[in-house]
Amino acid sequence: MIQSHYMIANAPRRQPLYVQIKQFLLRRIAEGEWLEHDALPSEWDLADEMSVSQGTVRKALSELVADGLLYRQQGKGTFVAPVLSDWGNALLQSPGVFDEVPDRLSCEFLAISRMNASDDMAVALQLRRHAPMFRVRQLWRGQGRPVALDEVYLPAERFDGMEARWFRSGVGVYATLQQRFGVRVVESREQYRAVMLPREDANLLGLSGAALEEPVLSMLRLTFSSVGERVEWRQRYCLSRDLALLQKGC
Amino acid sequence: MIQSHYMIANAPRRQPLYVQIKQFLLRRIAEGEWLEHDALPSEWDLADEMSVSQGTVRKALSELVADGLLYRQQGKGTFVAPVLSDWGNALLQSPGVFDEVPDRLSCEFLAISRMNASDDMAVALQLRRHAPMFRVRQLWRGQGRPVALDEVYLPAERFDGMEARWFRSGVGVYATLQQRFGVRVVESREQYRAVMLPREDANLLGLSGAALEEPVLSMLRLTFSSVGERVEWRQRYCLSRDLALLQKGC
DNA sequence: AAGTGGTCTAGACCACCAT
DNA sequence: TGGTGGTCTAGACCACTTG
Repeated sequence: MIQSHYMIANAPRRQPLYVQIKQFLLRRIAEGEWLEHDALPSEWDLADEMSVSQGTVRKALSELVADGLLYRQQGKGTFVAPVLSDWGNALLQSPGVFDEVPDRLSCEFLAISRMNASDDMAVALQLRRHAPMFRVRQLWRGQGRPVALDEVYLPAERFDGMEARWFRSGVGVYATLQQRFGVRVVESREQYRAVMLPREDANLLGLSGAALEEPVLSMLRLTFSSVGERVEWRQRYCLSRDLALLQKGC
Repeated sequence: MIQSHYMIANAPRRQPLYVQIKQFLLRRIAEGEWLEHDALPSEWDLADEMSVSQGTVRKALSELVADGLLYRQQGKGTFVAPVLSDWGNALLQSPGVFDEVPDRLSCEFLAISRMNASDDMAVALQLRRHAPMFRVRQLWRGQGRPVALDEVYLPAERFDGMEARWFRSGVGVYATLQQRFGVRVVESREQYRAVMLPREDANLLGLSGAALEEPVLSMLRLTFSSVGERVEWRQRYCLSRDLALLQKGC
């Protein structure tokens, strides 16, 4: 099933076996062969199936675990991880308190529309200038009060057939991309700034009067899929009067 | 040299061999046995020295590489990585442009003073209330213009004997901790907010007049050493009119 | 050619989980 | 008791770097 690195003479450029296995499993996961929390075959079964040793399968699985696509439970098996939430590993906490468990956030879908990519957007997503995009807007609430506003931009041609009703359930954009297009989000780059909000956005976040003078945290996110495709450009505004956005770094 | 997991019967709780090796190497690195960019002994030499197999050494080394303490070059060897800069993996870019190579920042030492830990600080650093602290202030410049201001808080008892002149060279706090105390910084948690600057800090960042009304990005960082000790609480203010702070996430 | 990291195998045993 | 992940070994060979 899998081509060995060592049986091929003078091959121009071969990936290591475990990388081939990783990509093979990635494809099977993306195609929905196993759903969230489903168990994969055991390391030994996969090894037999692909005619490689258990150690090689294990190395491939370990990388997928590190990428957040799988998780393991000793004595039980290896399972497909649930999709990343729209907040990834970030969460909202009280400023200065690092071990606080945050409130659950609810997601309210606002609208979807079509527009053209800005220049920065097109460059970052590796699209042509003014490429057609979907714009999804959603509002996040903690304990009922607005805490963040998202403007999510997705390449319209890549995600052709997108429908507003897919977002009404409030599960978030990443869950929808997984369900409808088999795209798994795994990585992102984020830029942070402090800005004053444009009037119309401020209204959506429930700001008025003196609160309009309040600065908000601006997050700009470029998102990659499990196969390295650039899939999303997201502008998020977070109210940061009472909340701070936590990121774990290294 | 290293105790095997498997030769000990009824041991209450043994770490895997590779974890013991990792900690053993960690200690030798911290003690300065090898300096930055020095080569470690080869995997086979380390394996012989510790009477384990090459694969086991390799696993330990791989984790240290993942932690950022070592780096490898195929065909050459395994080397001690340079200490983390005070910016870690973060960097400043133009807003909306993700593949820009940033300017080098210069670090200007401002002052060191003694004070007592705030409540939040003491909790986060696992110190007693009002524990004595050092406060180091430094200013970062890009192309000569101020871009960020740091207030670094370090436990005074842990870092007894700290001297102002250690910081004058502008190499940063993490390089100084490594050089003077053998402490290697490896991990952090960061909270981001948007705030208006207090007047005095604003002056240090070169803000005046209308610019005082400008919001700045506030980063609050809790830092861990390579042995899991909590070593630093840092408040950083970044001007974010022309620059955004980039973080790679997952 | 010699030395180093990088990959792979076959086989062994341990620790945990379900039954 | 049997299946699963987790660790470890000894030996082999590949790919890259240096002399």
